[in-house]
Amino acid sequence: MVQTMKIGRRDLMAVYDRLHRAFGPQGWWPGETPFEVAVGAILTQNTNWGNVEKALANLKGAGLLTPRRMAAMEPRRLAALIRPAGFFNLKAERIGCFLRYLAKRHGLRMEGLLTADPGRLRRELLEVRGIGPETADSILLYAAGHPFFVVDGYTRRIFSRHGFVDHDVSYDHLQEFFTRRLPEKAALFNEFHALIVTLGKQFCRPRSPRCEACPLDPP
DNA sequence: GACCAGGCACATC
DNA sequence: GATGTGCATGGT
Repeated sequence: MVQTMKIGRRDLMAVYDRLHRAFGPQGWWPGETPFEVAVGAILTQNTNWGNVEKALANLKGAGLLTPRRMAAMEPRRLAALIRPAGFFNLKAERIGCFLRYLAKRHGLRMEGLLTADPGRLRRELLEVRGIGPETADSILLYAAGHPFFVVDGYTRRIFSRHGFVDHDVSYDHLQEFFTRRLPEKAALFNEFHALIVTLGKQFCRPRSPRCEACPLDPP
């Protein structure tokens, strides 16, 4: 049994409204194509987005940010290009796994992935080595536009510190916490998650016992 | 120099 | 099932 405070739909929408008023529309994901979103989702695993941008710029600058060209690359070359994103050997391997899935299941075309059945696509993505629930849901929501709420470290930290959920709540339970209380709209899930990340970066540091001057606290 | 960042897989108990 | 560890760069 997951311990969650009694917070209803209106309360959670009120949280969203406060964040939206505080930070404005976020316009995520910061990527130009669905493929860039998918690659970025892997590159940003436990990594500062600024470093991911450097890696993506390397790929773009070399004209290599396409499924075919990346699938044809030597893993060593790919790793060198994404080096600024950290964990570069690991991530080169994970991108390779995703590309092999894309080739096998969708003919190496993102159009195929984007038109696949959402539930089945999620199950398949989770079978890809190196794609966990957050990465899968990021691809589903931000590349394909399907209403899957993306849960990340900030989400868990912020909502547990405010007493809405346990600090060690599982990914699936925390995702359910949101999906049970929100209208199933991709645009809302998109903006809410982005706002949570923005809030976390600015107000919810790991070491501080609670958020300082948090926009979610009463004024 | 320590801390942190939009995770995930795997080993061990 | 819970807990610990490796993976790595770059900004603050």
